Amino acid sequence: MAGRGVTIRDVAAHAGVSLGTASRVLSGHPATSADARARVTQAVTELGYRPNAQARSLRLTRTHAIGLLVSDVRNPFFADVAHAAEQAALGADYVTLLGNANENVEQQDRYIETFLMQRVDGVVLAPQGRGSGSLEALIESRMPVVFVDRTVEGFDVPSVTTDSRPGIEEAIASLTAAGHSRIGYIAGPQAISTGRQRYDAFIDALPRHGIDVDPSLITFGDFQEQSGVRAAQQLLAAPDRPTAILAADNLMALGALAATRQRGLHIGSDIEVVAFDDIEWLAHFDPPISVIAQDAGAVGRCAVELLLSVVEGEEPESVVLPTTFIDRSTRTKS
Amino acid sequence: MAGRGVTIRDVAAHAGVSLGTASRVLSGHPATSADARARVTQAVTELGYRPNAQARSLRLTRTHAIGLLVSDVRNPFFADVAHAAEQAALGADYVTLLGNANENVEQQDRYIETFLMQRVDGVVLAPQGRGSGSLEALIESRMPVVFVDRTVEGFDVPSVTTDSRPGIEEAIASLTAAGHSRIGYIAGPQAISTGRQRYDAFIDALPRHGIDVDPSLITFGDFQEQSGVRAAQQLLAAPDRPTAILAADNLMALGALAATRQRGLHIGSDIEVVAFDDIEWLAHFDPPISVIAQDAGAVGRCAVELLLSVVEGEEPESVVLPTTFIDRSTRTKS
DNA sequence: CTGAAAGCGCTTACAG
DNA sequence: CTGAAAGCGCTTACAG
Repeated sequence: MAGRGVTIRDVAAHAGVSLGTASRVLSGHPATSADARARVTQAVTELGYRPNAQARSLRLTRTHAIGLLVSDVRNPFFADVAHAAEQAALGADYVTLLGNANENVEQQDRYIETFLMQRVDGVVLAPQGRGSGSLEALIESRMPVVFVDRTVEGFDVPSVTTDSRPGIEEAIASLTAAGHSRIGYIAGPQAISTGRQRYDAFIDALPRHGIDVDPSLITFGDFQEQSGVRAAQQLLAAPDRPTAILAADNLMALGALAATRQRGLHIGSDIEVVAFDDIEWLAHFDPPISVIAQDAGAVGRCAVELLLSVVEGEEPESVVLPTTFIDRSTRTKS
Repeated sequence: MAGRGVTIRDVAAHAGVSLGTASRVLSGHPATSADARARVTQAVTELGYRPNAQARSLRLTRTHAIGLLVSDVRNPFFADVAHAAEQAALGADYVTLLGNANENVEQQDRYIETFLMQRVDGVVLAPQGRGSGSLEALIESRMPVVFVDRTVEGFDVPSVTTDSRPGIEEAIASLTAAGHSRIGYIAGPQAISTGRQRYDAFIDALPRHGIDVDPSLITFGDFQEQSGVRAAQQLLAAPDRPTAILAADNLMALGALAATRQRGLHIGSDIEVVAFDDIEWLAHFDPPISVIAQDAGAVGRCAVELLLSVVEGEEPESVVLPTTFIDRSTRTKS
């Protein structure tokens, strides 16, 4: 039997009951007779009936769908977030609409409009910045929203973020303990909250370990790989080049690794590279790459939990998850 | 203004026209007066009206949504596919519902049911195997479906796959030319079409390059990392261990790399590892890892193109994209 | 416990 | 060119 095309009306007719009764047994309403339940249930299987979610949504003004707007699922961090969010949504019987903004404000705006028109029950969003008004429109529409990974100033929206400070602190502590005093930094865009926070954490950590901040050791990228390549090239070309480089996300770290190798330098012996995000691949480099880890899966799960609580009318507190430094350096520990 | 909650009825009232007229100007119907267009357009912006996609879908029995069911977006191959598919869908004004089956037939079935109830216009699916009837139900429902990456026997469904033979052939040619005669293989599950095809291609290629098939050099995994670790351990523990290992997907290759390092062996000098899928990270290993590459982005884009043509009532041919061997070995080429 | 009816927000023949 | 009306497939008070 078709499945599509068969409506609850067909089920009712087949079962010899009214439309309302069919609907009630389908929704598990208590006021149904055993007889009605049996006949409707049988009709459903015989006809291969599948309720039309669109019709139900229209009636209930509840779609049981969430929008998930990330930068780019090809970034392993967001892939983890997306996977966890999708699984959490599935567990709560929600479907997930996926949008990639590609670090691009126009695409972000486009998806916000789309999610609004789709009447999703809420959206989990890694904001690209303010956008051109769509973000405001989203908030003003009273659509439940949770920010993930990043926040945007001026928006009173619950968020799930990560506190980069402990991880960066530990990383600097570890590097200085190992004798590094010239530590290069590839910062993220300062228009993005994580870019700013990590930069600040880096700047703050240095003096605490007896290192003066040297502006020539700080470069700025855009969280994309190519900018990591360029930034690392610049750092490595300096006469007094750093002995360690810390990159503010995994893509720029990847770029830095490429630039390092391209220059004929070897990790571990010639230079140390510390990446952001515990991407599995980094653990299997030879030698393995130390990282500042955040639990991307927890971030995604938590964002959906928060979102669903907002959907239920609650006003959850924002969540800040920790970061930790995972030292994989092969140098003998002091 | 709210945006949600304002209906076309409000717009019509605000513009002083009938509901039908408002709808016509919104849909760009030619039979509208300039006056009506102006007033409705203004009402729309003044009220912040956004059409309700659910209501429109119900009316049009067309949702402008596609379902995308992959194994796991955390697998870089599927992340690429998902990103490309989503962008292609967006370009055609479709939204993408994301499902991760996690190489798990029950979750696949669950999502198939969900997509059916959501009345998506079509689904792009990397099948996990036959499933417990849901796949049949999907096809029988006459829902447009396109398989990606894998196919399932007995289903006459257009697909976008990759031909592993040329890539594997080139890899074996390259390895044998470099003097390797003991080449280990970590095969994928033989219940999955790609697992079978790659296995066959490997078996067929060896004799062509003067190598006898040695069953002790062939191990089977499940396309997941852990199975790659185990398989590689087994291969490497043999008294007469292989000098090169080829893994049938990127996750098992990752596992093999881990096992190799764990055993204290070094890529390039002690052993050669060839991975499937041109994961960016592999290019930045030191030394870089040779791969059999498939264009995952093209796979995703193409799948959506095919799907939309099916939605339009066409009967497109399946597409087979090529694979190529990317030799990154540091040995001096002969 | 059950049926008839209203209504969720749209689109589109049908008259005029 | 425009309005009134039917209907997409459901759910849920409202009577009975």
